[in-house]
Amino acid sequence: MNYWLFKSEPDTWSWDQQVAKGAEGEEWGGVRNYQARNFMRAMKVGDLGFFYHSNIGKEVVGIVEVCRESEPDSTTEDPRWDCVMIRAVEPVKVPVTLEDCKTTPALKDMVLVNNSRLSVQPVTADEWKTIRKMAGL
DNA sequence: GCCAACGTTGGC
DNA sequence: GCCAACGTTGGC
Repeated sequence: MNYWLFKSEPDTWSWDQQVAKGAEGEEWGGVRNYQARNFMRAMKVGDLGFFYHSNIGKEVVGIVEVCRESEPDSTTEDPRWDCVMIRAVEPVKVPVTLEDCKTTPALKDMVLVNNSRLSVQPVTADEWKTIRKMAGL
């Protein structure tokens, strides 16, 4: 089991929209970054991730689950790009902000803190536990 | 809205 | 294969 973090601008694709998709889930398409793509290729069905709102909020707002492994991204003809499908699992009780992550010593090595531009990131088991707790879950 | 950081592109 | 130019992202 691996853990991940999915970043989205709520103006483009928000947690509420993700929740509205229900168990069916939604293709995490449109990613045009090799590192992010490679992480998605490494994902397995059942892997869990945080859903993070960039720009507006700058906080973790929910938990998602990978429900289909990587396949060609339907938003492009370019065969280089693949993506997974994710579904909403549960919302957080307390949003965990970027500021919170920066000021929590256990999270100082998080990719989110050090490379905020990467849109799909790995999260360690320890970071996962820490953030879950901070989120009131 | 600005700008720093980063990734990608393309000319050589 | 290097590197300058450019575009995009995202925090502030």
